[in-house]
Amino acid sequence: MSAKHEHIPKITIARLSIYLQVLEQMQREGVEVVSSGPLAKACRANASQIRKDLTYFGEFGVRGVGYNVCELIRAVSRSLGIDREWNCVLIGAGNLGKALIGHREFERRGFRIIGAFDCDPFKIGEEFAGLEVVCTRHLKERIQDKNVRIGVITTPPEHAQRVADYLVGAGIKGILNYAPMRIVVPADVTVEYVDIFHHLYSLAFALAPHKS
Amino acid sequence: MSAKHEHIPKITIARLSIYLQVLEQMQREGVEVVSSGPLAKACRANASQIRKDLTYFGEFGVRGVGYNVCELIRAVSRSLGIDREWNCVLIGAGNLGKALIGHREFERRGFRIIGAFDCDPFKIGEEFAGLEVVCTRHLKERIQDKNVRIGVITTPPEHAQRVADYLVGAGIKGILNYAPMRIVVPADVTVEYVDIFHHLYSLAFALAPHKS
DNA sequence: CCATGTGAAGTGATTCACAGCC
DNA sequence: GGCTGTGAATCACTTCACATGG
Repeated sequence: MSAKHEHIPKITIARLSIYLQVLEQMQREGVEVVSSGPLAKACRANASQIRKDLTYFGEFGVRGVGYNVCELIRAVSRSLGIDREWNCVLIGAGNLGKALIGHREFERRGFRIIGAFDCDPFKIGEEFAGLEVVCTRHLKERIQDKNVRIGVITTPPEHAQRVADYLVGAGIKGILNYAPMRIVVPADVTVEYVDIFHHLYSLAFALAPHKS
Repeated sequence: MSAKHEHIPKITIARLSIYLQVLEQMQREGVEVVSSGPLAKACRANASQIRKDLTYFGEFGVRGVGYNVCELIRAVSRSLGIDREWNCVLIGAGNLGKALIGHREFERRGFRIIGAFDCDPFKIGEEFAGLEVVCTRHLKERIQDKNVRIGVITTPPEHAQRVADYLVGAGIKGILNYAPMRIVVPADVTVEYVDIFHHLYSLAFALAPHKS
């Protein structure tokens, strides 16, 4: 079904996340059908852009009518690959790690954190949201045969590379890196960097007086 | 000093955040001077791109030598507008809000959360990291004369618009919206949306088998 | 001599405009 | 009639290539 193989721009994926957010909001409000115009207005985007983004993955609309909200949510979810469960492990049980483990919304979205690891002896054995923190050394054995595809790094930057090596060694193919540190991984492993300050920086830039 | 007024692309701002992260890492490692080539490699970017991004804001390098790491960090920080303190308020003292209030790193970066608000009577009066949760109704009076420029929304989506209206009414010009909901604000107010799932979606997309 | 800063060339995304279809 | 899906035209960003200057 999805993805004609003509290279989909990263920014299209970013926008799909926005469309999904807005569509879910519309669904909650009881909207059944929406056309690209009003959807674009709600997303503060351009209608043709939405139509083009969607046609990367298929034809989901009805000419003269628009898109069925529920169907489009399902189609976009399938296009993004979030119409299934993804098992994850998290390494680094600090403040951020604990907050993520406790954030049940991830589970609701199909991202199940099934293991928490840390190398700090004071944290090993602690329990958060029903998950015991295990020594990072045991990562590989603990996730064997569990179909874990995603690793989340929430360690300090100086441990990020070592942790990434552990994850790669354990067969992980996708890494979500919250550590403020670029990491090196083999070409078949995807890394997404989360910079929790980026949006604050953008705001500061927008608000700062540059009129020197 | 900063910003020749020739429209700076949003994506340049995003990249500056990355450069800053990598430069700070280099600084921790004791690197004193770096040229655009090695910096680009560390950022997984293109050297001319870095040079062009930087020249939007000034000339920070020395021909034949490169960039002084400390000076460049200062220059980029000034360019982004994060070489100063930004007072913030946070509305929505749920899990996410509490995690942000407790995250002392924000303070270290100059983003000081000086007020926490919620409209849930069960949360009002609670205290996190030395900050008492106050009823949202008192937002305006509480932040008057405090030079608060940024508001952070961490409420459920259904309250986001109302909270945004409160913030705008209180004179806030920048909003960081963690709620999965688009909001409408006057043209002179900047909104940055944080979708905590976006990077997970990107990973899922990268890992999902589209070869149907 | 080496790396920056920068116009020019190239590439890729966005928007337009309309044919196709319900 | 109205809205989607899509080639064509436009616009914006990226990369190249080199003149400039320490």
